[in-house]
Amino acid sequence: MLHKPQPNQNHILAALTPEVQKRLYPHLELVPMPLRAVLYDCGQPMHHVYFPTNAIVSMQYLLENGASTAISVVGNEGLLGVSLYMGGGELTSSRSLVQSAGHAYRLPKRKVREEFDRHGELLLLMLRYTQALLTQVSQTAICNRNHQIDKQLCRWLLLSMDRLEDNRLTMTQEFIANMLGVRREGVTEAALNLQRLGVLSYRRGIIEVLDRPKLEELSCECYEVVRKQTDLLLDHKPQRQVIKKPENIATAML
Amino acid sequence: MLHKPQPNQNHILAALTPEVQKRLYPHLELVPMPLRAVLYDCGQPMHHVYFPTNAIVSMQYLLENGASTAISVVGNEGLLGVSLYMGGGELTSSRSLVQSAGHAYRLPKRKVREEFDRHGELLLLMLRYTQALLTQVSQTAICNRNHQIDKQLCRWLLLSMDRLEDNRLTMTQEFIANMLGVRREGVTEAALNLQRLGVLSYRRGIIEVLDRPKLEELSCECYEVVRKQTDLLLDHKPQRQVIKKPENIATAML
DNA sequence: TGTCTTCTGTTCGCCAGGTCACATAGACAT
DNA sequence: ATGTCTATGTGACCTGGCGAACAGAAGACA
Repeated sequence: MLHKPQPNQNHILAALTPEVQKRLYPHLELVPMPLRAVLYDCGQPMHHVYFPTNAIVSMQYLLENGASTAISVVGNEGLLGVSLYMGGGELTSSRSLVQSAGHAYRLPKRKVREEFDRHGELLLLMLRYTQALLTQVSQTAICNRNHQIDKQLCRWLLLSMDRLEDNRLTMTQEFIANMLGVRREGVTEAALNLQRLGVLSYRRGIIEVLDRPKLEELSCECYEVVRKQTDLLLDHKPQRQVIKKPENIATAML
Repeated sequence: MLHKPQPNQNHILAALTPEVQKRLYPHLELVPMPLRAVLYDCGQPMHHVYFPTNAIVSMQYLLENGASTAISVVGNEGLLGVSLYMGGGELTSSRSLVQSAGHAYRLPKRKVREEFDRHGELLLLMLRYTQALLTQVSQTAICNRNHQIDKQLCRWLLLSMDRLEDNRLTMTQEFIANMLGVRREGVTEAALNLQRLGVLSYRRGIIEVLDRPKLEELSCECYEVVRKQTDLLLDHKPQRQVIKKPENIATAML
């Protein structure tokens, strides 16, 4: 990171008109997001909405027996703290965990509510994003039921890649296993296959994607569904109806 | 059904002030919801938001191979057609299928947007419900990953029961299997166990719940989590902060 | 009454992914 | 070099749920 992160790296903030930016930016606070930091934990009060610039955050649900599964991945296309403006009070029932270090800008809940009451651009963007989030969570639900570990690993890697500048991810197999809610050995096996196919190189927590098209091919359909839907919803045009959908945002980001 | 269904049977409509009701009710259209009717299908345009009075609707996601899984259950506590006000355009990526016959009132999208722009009570209620829906879908995702068929069957029956007046459900095992995204035989086996334990009686598509406390006990935690969160969010009080949570809404409904 | 259809019960083999236990191999500090 | 982590690779074994195929039972209907 050579330069200080800018709010505009976050797509939602960037989509605001200069006028609204001028009003909001003075209230944004830049916060570092170190690996494995916990933004919100279950049952804890939330005080800010976070807009990641280059960090990636996972939302996890936990079970009584301690098992956990990630239900969504959030990067610079989105935000965290949905229930602060949806009216769900300030308690969250999920845990938000930094999965790839970076920064985020955050806005205190008071300001978020002011914007909500103003009923302006930011609210529309936030709601649109929430809709995309709902799609991602739904697709994760059906993916969990129907697809095998190796496909899901591909989905996960792709979702993460799309939210990074380079093609290098820093996460151990153990960590991925926790995110997917599967055994670590299962990830090991799937990752080995991907290495044999020349798609990845994996060494002690550092994954390098060598053949992205192949990775997409090996992934389950869920990745594509989520990406297309997200692109469609977050192609921040002035009004509700979006006609064309951009095909290659994901690859263009590399 | 002896009397004509009333809008107030739907909790969201009922929570509106008389003033707003007066404005909206003339535009509500009562529609019958026969078993297995499809309200929206994937990729189809949506024209109304539906407020069920006594019908139960399932939202399903489909896969390329034809498999499907229900990601949520909606009854008189909620509404269908979220993306009409969240700004996702008019296309839905899920299918909404009537799971228990009844009626619903529906509001044309034009009116929904008027209400949205008005930024009034209805919007707040709709957003609050959307938050509850997100919780339900998230919990379903983790449930799909971690819990066994028999527990999930209990969860499903309870979620459905809470949205009905009596303790009798009309659905075949085949149908339930489709909803849960599992084999029919798996449901047969789980249902047999429940019958042996005296929790259910099951005869050709008609399920009678005989011992509800036991059913709750045998269910996975997911039911409780969703119910509590839903009660909390939809306990339609004037403002955002809700302190106490009502414990027995579900059973009181019987 | 008998026939047809739909729903439920049962069985058997198979496999992905779970648990458990342990072996190796980078990374790093002393 | 040596020891100590931590991350990855491997194996043996078990189980829940899948696929397929079929038998019986309850309604529907002529």
